[in-house]
Amino acid sequence: MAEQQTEKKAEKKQGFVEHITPRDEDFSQWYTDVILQSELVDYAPVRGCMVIRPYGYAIWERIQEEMDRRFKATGHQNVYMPMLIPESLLLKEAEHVEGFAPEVAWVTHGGNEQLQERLAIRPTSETIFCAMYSKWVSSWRDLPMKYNQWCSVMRWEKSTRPFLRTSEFLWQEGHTIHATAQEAQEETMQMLEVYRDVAESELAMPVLCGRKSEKEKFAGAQATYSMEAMMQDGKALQAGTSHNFGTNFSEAFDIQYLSKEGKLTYVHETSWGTSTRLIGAIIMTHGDERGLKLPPRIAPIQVVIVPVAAHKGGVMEKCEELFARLKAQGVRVKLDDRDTLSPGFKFNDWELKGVPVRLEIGPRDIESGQCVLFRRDTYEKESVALTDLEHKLPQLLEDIQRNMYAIAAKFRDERIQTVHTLEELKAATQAGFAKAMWCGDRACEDQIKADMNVTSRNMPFDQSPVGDSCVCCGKKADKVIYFAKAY
RNA sequence: CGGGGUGUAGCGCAGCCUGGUAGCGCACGUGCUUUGGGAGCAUGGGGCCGGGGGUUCAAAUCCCUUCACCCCGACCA
Repeated sequence: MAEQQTEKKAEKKQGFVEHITPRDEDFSQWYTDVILQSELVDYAPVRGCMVIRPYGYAIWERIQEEMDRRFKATGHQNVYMPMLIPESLLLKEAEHVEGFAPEVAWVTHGGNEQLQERLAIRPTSETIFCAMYSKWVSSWRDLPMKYNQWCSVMRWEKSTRPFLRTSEFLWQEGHTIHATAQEAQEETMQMLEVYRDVAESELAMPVLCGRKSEKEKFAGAQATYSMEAMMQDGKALQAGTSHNFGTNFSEAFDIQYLSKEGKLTYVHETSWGTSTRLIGAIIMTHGDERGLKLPPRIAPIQVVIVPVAAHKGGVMEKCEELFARLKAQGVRVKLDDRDTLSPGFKFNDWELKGVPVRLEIGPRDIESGQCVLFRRDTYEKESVALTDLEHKLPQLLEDIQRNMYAIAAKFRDERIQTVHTLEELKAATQAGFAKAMWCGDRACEDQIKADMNVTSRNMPFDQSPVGDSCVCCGKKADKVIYFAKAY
């Protein structure tokens, strides 16, 4: 049996150059193989940058649709800010500058002339939003202002991985200002909840939401909240963040309004962001030996129709008919009518690209009024009467979506261990997350980072204690916190 | 920023040690036969050997230099 498999593998390699490194052998190489071969991205002729190819971009567009719909539903509007930020503006909030300075790219020349003042290519747009808000706000009647922008930002990273960390990346950044601290806090929580909802119900990716430690919070924030997902190698990926700035920025940028009582008052500000990193998260949450595995709700193609013996009478006609029927029903469907490829090749190709359902149909099926449905998540095949398709397919897609979430949740839950000592913490974070008590002292986080390259992820909202002493120093502790190796 | 590796056809590589003017597989074009898990045969097109400099009668090959990218570690969506 083992011998047969080896032979088969060798055959495959010979017959078809491309192959994927086994996921459990080398996760990192597997990831690179999958994203390149499934044509999501390619390396660009610019250091640290990636080209997002049509199939990858289509996934991003699906994420955008789901996010944007929810932003609008919660009363936000989209805007666009310039990509260049004057140096003087960037320098206004001290902590913020300190955090971002090492990775800012600068424009120093316009044509042949040196600029009077350097311009930063935005690493994030807090400062420019603040500059505009200070212009636009004068009365309590102007508040809140809840804006979002879809754009790219640039951070001069030293080492990069497509989707996970690139010099330029696409994201969305929401920036809002409010009259009261309470409103700002509600906004911060609401947007984290939007992110959680997209991650869990659309991406089928379970996340842990909570508050970041002082050490890990955003540069310039009063409080940062995040959602953290577990990848299949047990490492954590920060999949989205939501920040409450309090009045840190409004004081630095002088964003004030006249209150009902006629008093000059600083606004309370929030910001929140998610990026194309989410695509990396989908790949590393669901992918398997055959490549990508996309949840139906986010898949650009939900069903691919593969004709068998396409040259034979009636086959293509039937395929086109089914294509039209499914499309009319609102299914994202593709008909693979490429004429030089065998069905077997197409099967592998679409599995690599993670399409949730494959519909096979050939002369034999047509004769019996059936087709074969193959589901990407379980590899199961099922014969379905053509008259039942409209009824069966939506159910099947829903079922796949649910199953993918359940599998990811089970995987994650089995790899979260409650720990009480540093030894246990170290062992737990070899394969997953550690849930521990923490005294709140920065020194403990630093020590854990130094000793085992593990960082605190966040403090969950459910703070039911799992002990009473700090996992590191042993002193009295009242904070529940997750630790993990992180991307 | 440290350590390692790679640049030769669209992709994956061989050739380099021992210099003699470039080859294999896949992909691509055409024709015929095929089509229920990566099709077969025939035929055809495609390469300033990453850039610059040097040694030599002669450089993909030897020497110097430069650039780019990838992987692993320290900093970050």
